[in-house]
Amino acid sequence: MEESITKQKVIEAAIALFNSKGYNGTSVREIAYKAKVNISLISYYFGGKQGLLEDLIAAFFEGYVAEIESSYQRLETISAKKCLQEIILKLLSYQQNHHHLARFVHREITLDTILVREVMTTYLRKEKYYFKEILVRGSIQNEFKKQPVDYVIMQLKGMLIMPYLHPQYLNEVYYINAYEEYFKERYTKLLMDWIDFFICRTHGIKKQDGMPSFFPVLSS
Amino acid sequence: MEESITKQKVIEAAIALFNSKGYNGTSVREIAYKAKVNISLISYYFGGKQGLLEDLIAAFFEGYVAEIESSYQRLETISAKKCLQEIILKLLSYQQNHHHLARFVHREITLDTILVREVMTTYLRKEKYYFKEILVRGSIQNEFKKQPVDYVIMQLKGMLIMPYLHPQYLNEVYYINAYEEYFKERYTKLLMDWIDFFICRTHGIKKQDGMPSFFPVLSS
Amino acid sequence: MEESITKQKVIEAAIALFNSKGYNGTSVREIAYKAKVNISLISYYFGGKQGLLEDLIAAFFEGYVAEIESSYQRLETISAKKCLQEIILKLLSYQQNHHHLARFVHREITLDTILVREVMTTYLRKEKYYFKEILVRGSIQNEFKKQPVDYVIMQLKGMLIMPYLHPQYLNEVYYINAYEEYFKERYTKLLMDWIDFFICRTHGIKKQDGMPSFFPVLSS
Amino acid sequence: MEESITKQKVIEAAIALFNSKGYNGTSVREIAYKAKVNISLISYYFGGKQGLLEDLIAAFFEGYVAEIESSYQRLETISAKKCLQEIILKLLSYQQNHHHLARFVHREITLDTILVREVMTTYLRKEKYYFKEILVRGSIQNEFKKQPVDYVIMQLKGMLIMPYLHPQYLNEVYYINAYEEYFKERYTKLLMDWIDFFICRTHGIKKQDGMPSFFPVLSS
DNA sequence: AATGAATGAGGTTTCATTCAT
DNA sequence: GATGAATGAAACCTCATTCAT
Repeated sequence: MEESITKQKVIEAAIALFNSKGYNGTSVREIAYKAKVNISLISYYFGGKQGLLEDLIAAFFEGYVAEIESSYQRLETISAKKCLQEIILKLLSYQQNHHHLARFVHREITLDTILVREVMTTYLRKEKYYFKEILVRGSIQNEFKKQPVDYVIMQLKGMLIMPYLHPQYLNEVYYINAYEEYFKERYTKLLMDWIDFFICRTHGIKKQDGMPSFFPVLSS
Repeated sequence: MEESITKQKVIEAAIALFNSKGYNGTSVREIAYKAKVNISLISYYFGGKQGLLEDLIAAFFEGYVAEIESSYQRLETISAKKCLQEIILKLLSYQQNHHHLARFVHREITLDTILVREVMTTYLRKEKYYFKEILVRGSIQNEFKKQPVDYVIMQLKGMLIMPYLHPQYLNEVYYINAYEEYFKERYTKLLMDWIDFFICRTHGIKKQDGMPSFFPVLSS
Repeated sequence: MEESITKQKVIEAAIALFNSKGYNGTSVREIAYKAKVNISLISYYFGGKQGLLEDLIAAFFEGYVAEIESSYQRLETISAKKCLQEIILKLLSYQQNHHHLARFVHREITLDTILVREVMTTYLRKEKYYFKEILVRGSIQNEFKKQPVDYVIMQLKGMLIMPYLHPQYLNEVYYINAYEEYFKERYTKLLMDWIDFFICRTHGIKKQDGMPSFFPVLSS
Repeated sequence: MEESITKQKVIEAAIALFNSKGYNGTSVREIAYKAKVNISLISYYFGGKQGLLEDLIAAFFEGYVAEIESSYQRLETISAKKCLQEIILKLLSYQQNHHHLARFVHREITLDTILVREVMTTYLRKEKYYFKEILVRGSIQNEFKKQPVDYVIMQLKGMLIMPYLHPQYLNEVYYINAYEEYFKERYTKLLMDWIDFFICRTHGIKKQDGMPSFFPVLSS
């Protein structure tokens, strides 16, 4: 995807504009203008606006799933909990590093499109599969509580997406910048605690460990 | 908003189309065609496509906030927990009853628009205010754990929005129909348990109550 | 086809331009400019440039076949020769009256297109059928010589089309204006003689009738 | 014209595409793609698309007129009829051998273009001149009937062009393949008979020669 | 209140050509 | 001689809106 400089300029401009105005709200003219590039090149390089969209979405999910897989492969050698923690960390970082792309992709995934359906079956079913395998493994090994796996994954997914789909909401209403390192740390902790409390069997111990590990004081 | 039949037909067609194709992906021609109404009337009644959008979003949030307020007013007479539970129930029902509108609005709220900013300051800040008051009240009255209120609300918001913004994801990947009564019941329970576990101080008791109230068995 | 004035203006402009520059050599902008009409109307009325093309071609052949059929229906009451003569007269007049349209249609029919194939099967097969019926009838009734019908029709078709497809050639090389009444008369005679000499059995008589009826003198 | 291989490949691809889609319906991109050649080369070799067109048309008519001239030069030594027969044979063969080019050229000649006008005055006037000389010579020598020469040539031209301009019509409606050797033979015979019947004074004899030379039986 | 013809701006894409390599 | 990235013009079409009726 990082072939020519011009192509890269188009991609960056497109991500920025799609991020803030949406795919349908952005014209190729704007993209070309922002990228300081001839309009024709968008069709020339990507086979049209739709092709550009598909490239971006595919690129996002390729990287996204790759993060999961890189940890999943170690499931044999590490504990299920450790594996899950690692994946969550990686996915938060991945989205943090591609937050413009992430917001736009998560939003676009919300439409009823052929493309969206393909993404569902190509990437998101795969993601669910990996999560499920890890949870079941943890369950068998008595690491995790026995719970309806699908609902747990669904909840986790919601938490993973939320800050990168609604950054403006966070910013405008909670004065939280979802792209700051500080936020990521704190949010990561939230999810780690979620694992301890909701997923693991041994969370009770941790809790009696004096203080709950997160949100110890009333803030803001 | 329920003035003439024609106007109502336009509104319904617009919601359906905005829901599946997004605001920018829908043309007034399509709306008029679906509503079996003359195109000009959209400009005539709503002052253009943008006006129609604003009407719909405003209507959604008026109703949304009204649900919150109707329970919030009873905060003096009922416990904070009860109040919170009520609001969650009402908001889930409200979105269930207006799920087409809900999905579209939640998606649109994701863009960087003047309109979105106005919605943030007009409705969502208000929503946050009510939630905060309830949580603080519960905290003072020792019903609730001491926690960073904003993060709690943020998490709650994510859970409230999720199924109504991503119904197709749920359907395609988890084979869950977010609009079925059965789902709502189960999801409500999840949130009720979330209150017990995460918000309330007394959740421990409940847990020792033999069985955890939700997710008792490993399902597919 | 003669609905609104505006539509009619577009049709006339299109015929004139398609006639001289060909379909692909004409832009909708030119048509709109020539018709003094907003460009959008071409899509609005005809569903695009292709739709306009189809309308024109269909209109031409509807009228064309109608001329044939109006005479063919009288085949029971008149002789085959008379019927054939009538049809030729009508078709020459029809093309004369729509010569701009005719040239363009005959040229376009020359391309390898789905549309062209449809025209072949819809109209031209029908035309051939009528001609064949007439020729066979004349043959049975001993009016016409026994000849391979298809080749005869093919030859007739060539003669019918020629002057309306190549008017500029006639004009530039032979200084003949194919659209003048004088030309039509003379050309009609040529075809009438062709019937007498090639089609009918009794042509011999006519020829010995002193002078050959056509081409009596050496002209330039 | 047969300089480099690349150039030749372009020419062949162009002829094939112009033949089926017309000049204006074909893009240089398609030509280059079909010829498996870099797009730029079309401008490089032919000075643009228009230059390619002119090359092709000129090449066709150079060869076309050359065929006529090669026989015309023998007019002193052979009879007018023989000369005419020879030319017709050669022209049918020439078009048969270049039928893709022929169809496209005959079609393009139908437009109102500067190029077309030049072709008219450069080649087609010359063609007419030769035909006329032959016919007049035959007339003076009492071989041919006295007839309006121009109309005779016009008719002959129509017959020469017809099968190579409308092959698809012949194919689709008459199930005749204009490019088969069988068709050419039969069509040649038709034209030879046309010479006997229409042009020559002695045709009567031939006819009483027992059988009419062509189309002796009623076929399908 | 409702219609539908008409508009002008702007959408995406394709075109033939050029230019540096 | 050959390449392919890049260009600007122009292609067709769709858009939301207006206006006379």
